[in-house]
Amino acid sequence: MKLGSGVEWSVHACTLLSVLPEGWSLPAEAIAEYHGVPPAYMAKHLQSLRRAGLVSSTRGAAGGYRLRHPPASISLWDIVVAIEGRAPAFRCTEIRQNGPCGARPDACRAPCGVAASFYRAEQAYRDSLRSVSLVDMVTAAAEQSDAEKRSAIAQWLQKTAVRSEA
Amino acid sequence: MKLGSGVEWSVHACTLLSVLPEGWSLPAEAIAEYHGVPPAYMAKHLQSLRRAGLVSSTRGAAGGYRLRHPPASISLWDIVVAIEGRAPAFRCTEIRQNGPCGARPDACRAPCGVAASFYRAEQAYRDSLRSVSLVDMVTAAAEQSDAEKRSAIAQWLQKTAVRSEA
DNA sequence: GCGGTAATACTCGGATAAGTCTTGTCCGAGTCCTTATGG
DNA sequence: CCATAAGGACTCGGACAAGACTTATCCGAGTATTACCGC
Repeated sequence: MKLGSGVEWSVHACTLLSVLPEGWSLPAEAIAEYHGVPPAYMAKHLQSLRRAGLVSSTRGAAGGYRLRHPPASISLWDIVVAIEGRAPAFRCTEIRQNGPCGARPDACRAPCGVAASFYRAEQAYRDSLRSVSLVDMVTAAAEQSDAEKRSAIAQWLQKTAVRSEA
Repeated sequence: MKLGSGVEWSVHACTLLSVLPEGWSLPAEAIAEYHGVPPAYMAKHLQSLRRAGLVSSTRGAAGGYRLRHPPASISLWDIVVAIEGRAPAFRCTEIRQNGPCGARPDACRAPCGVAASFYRAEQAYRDSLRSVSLVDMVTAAAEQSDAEKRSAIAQWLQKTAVRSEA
């Protein structure tokens, strides 16, 4: 039961992109520098986000990344799926069919009780993450920061962000 | 987001031990053979269960494993903790303190919005698994099997189980 | 025949390798901006 | 002075290693059984 660090980085990155004005982008290196993480590895995860359709990118000078949809329509679960994939954490290997008392395959249409219980738990996990959007992340971050820090962020953005076409 | 195969094996193993009569034990090799899994690796996970206090073991001839508590008092979450540990799947590295606009450490007493959301989701996951006990696993398996298979299991147990002192 | 003892067989237990996935890095492909040049 | 085109600089994009963790295995520690020997 472990989540890769890319999930944490990606959520923070998307939160930062959420406060970016329309028509502006942020290069991968700038995003990495803002969070103090390795630029190349951050870029790798941004590509995963792009393949999943969460962010959009522009190449060349004055290129960068920006959100592809409104922050309110992107949930934390969307980001987890983009980075980690849709495969469930619990993988049933159907060991009930093994061994001397193994069940016949045709008797295993329905998932076994063990798998069903874990799938239910993961469903609760998914539902919880699906109910949280990037807007919630932005408001939570705003509530935990003072005016000084907010203006520092605004200044850094104005200095770093670049204009990019959609 | 991935769970080791040891969790699945351990839950099935504990379910099998749940139907074992009082005063009897099952050797690790027998448990592995019943589920068709590598014996040495199954034994490794059984040791984790023993260290967690879920099962009790007897060495030497006629030795083996047995549950240490009633099946109704052992939840799936107990088994997950025994195998995978208590560490949360989402590990916050406090990247909000990094970079040019990093927050000061004394302003980070409370977890950030990202971590808090993931912790809530994992709480839902835990609660779901905590509400399922080994008794539920036994009844679910019983409902999905016919009389023929149940008697086959009973026969195999009588042939394989051994008497062990507590 | 019976009790004691030593050998034995069987089991757990922790220490030890191989495989796979996450983590981390690099260089090439592509695009826009700049600048020089000619009309 | 303006249009154009070539060059350059900057960014994304996917291919390429290093490290960590899961998976898998083996042999030593420990205990009940069992056979043997003496009484």
